[in-house]
Amino acid sequence: MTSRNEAVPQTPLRADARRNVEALIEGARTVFARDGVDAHVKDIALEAGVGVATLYRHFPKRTDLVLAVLQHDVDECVETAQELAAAHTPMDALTLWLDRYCAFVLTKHGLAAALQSGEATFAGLGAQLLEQLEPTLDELLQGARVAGAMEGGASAMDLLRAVAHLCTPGPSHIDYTRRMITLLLTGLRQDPATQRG
Amino acid sequence: MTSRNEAVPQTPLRADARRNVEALIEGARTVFARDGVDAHVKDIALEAGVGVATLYRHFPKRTDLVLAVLQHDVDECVETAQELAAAHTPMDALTLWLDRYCAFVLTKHGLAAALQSGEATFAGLGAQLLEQLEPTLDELLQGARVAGAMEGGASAMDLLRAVAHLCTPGPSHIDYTRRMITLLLTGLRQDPATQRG
DNA sequence: TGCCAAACGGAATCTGATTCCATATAGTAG
DNA sequence: CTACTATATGGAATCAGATTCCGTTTGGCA
Repeated sequence: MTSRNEAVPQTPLRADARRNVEALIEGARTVFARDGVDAHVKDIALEAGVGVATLYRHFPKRTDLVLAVLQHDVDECVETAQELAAAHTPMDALTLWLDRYCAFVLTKHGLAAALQSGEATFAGLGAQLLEQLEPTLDELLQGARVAGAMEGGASAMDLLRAVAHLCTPGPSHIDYTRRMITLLLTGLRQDPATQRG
Repeated sequence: MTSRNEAVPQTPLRADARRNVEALIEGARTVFARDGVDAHVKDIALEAGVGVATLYRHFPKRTDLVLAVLQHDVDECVETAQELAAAHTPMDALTLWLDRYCAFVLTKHGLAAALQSGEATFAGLGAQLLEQLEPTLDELLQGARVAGAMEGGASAMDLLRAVAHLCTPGPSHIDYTRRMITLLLTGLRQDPATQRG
């Protein structure tokens, strides 16, 4: 929940304002889930029980709201990894976490897709979110490598991106996604560099 | 270029209308490339040298235009496969074609992303395009299997989707994409089903 | 050459995002 | 406890862009 890049405002937010920000993020999550990323700003304000001006005060662009929702969930994802790492063998933790991460992306696939299409605004932002997850996965990978469970040449960032994109087809293709991730993990156990062509 | 699902109109298009449709697709391709998928309808009409009403007559929804452009390129992609299959060994043809396909998706990644986010309108349409590519890739895969070059359990559709999604990060990550595809191909040479966990 | 359905261009309309402003409130000083 | 003011708010006004309407033009045919 505590975001890595939470800009601390010059003058701290007033109590009511802080409450409204919370309500807006929560409301946005609800409405996005119900109506998709293209949900109307008005509906989000309504759901949060505030006026549109309030929404715009805290999130100057529609897209800032999308981002805030994602950020919120990314934070949760990081926490999950720490819990798993503490409770399982390295390879299990890795596999389990990728499942979680996969579920996360599936849920948010609409939002994730928006990150890709809206040229300027979002360029690099998806990347920024991934960067926050990277150390998390990297730790899991290191664990698995130390345990001798894999040797593949792909980095944590590579994998994050791969899984993120593998997951975008939508919730109805979990089987497909699983198969592809299995394929990737299988490939990871080899040294891919020399086998192409 | 000749699309698989080109609805034949009851009364054939008048000559000028046919010309305008061409101009619109071409213009849309240009403007999308320049301004992104969210380009203004007006600009597209301008580029094509027609009024907006003309655009709407032929493409009732903005998105129909996006689709038309994609369709156009998918057709080209299919042709390429046939040429490659005729000129190379099965595994080479497969690898080369995946490179082409990859380039195709990279170029169109904005359009492709739009397919994912705009919930209702596009749902299943990305899939429809992929279905047109499927027999193409399937033939290449069969060729490679017959030649004994692979045995993996992923289907043509699986691969198409995987590559499509691997390519979405954007043009600046060709290295990443290559590595991931290599990883997939490596995994494909194994029997993935039993190796997970 | 004349007819008229098909097609056209651009103005009008409609929808939804963003901004403005008069009013209300949290937080603080007296 | 009350007054004060910067911060925050709600809803109306504005703006941008997509879609529709309608009077005019044109291709194809008798």
